[in-house]
Amino acid sequence: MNLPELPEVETVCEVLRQAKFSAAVKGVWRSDFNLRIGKQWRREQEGWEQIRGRRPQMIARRGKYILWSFASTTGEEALELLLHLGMSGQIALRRRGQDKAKHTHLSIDFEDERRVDFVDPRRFGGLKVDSPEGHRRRGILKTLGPEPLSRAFGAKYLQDKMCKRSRAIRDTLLDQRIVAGIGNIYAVEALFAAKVRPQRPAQSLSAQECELLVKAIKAILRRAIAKRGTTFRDYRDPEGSRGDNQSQLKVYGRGEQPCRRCGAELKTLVLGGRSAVYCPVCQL
DNA sequence: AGGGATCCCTGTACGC
DNA sequence: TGCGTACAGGGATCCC
Repeated sequence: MNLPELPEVETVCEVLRQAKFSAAVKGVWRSDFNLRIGKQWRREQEGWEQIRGRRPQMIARRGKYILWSFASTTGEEALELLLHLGMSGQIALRRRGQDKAKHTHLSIDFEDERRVDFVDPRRFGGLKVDSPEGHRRRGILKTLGPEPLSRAFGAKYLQDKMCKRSRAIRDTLLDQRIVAGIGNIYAVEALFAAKVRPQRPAQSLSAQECELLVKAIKAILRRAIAKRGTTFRDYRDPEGSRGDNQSQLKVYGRGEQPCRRCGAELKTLVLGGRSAVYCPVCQL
């Protein structure tokens, strides 16, 4: 279990940026395994050869997706590598010739002897190459909701989205069409901070609760980014370093333990097949 | 359009 | 020790 959410993906991007890749791509290797299946990813099998000879440029994040652009040296349109870490995906910085870890699915060799590997045991991750325009116009990215740290994600927006929904608030926070980048860890942590129970129907939240929840989400994500992500079990950044945010977790993974705010026993419940932990006293 | 179920996949934990 | 099994969980897709 790796559980990369927005702060972890942002940290991965930041480490890749700091690594300052600029040498051209010498070669690309792709495993024979399918990663994420679906219409949106169908063209994934193609395009890897087109990366060869190109120079790596900007690295961006959108929700839990990583976007890495590769410029042509002969004037063609830029190509963009779209990458999702899924449940168990990791990026690893290596040197050319270094052994590939088990479950490596993509390996990019650069002219400066460095190599970037994508490793994903469970294969819930996804890889695709397309033009930047293609990624934004055709599927995947265009269905994503606003970035939770952007101004577009405010109390009014959340309230507007929640007021017609009967689903549990925790599940709506996991819906990437509503807001992009939140997973189970930060959803339950934000709900604890906002004092809202995860099973509450989304439409039952008051305007004040929506405001508290938005503020909690932003604060929790910002802190987690500053701490370079949460290493609950396996998460590592591309250099193999752990995150430091796990000490900040108040409820995730703490079911049946005492609430850090009031001492009551935290409860675990299962919503839509995914566990949610909350404090029956602090959260209404 | 919203919501629920289903499927994808392997490492880990646990019972016997 | 080794084997079988339940479980975890993001997101695409399908169906109502």
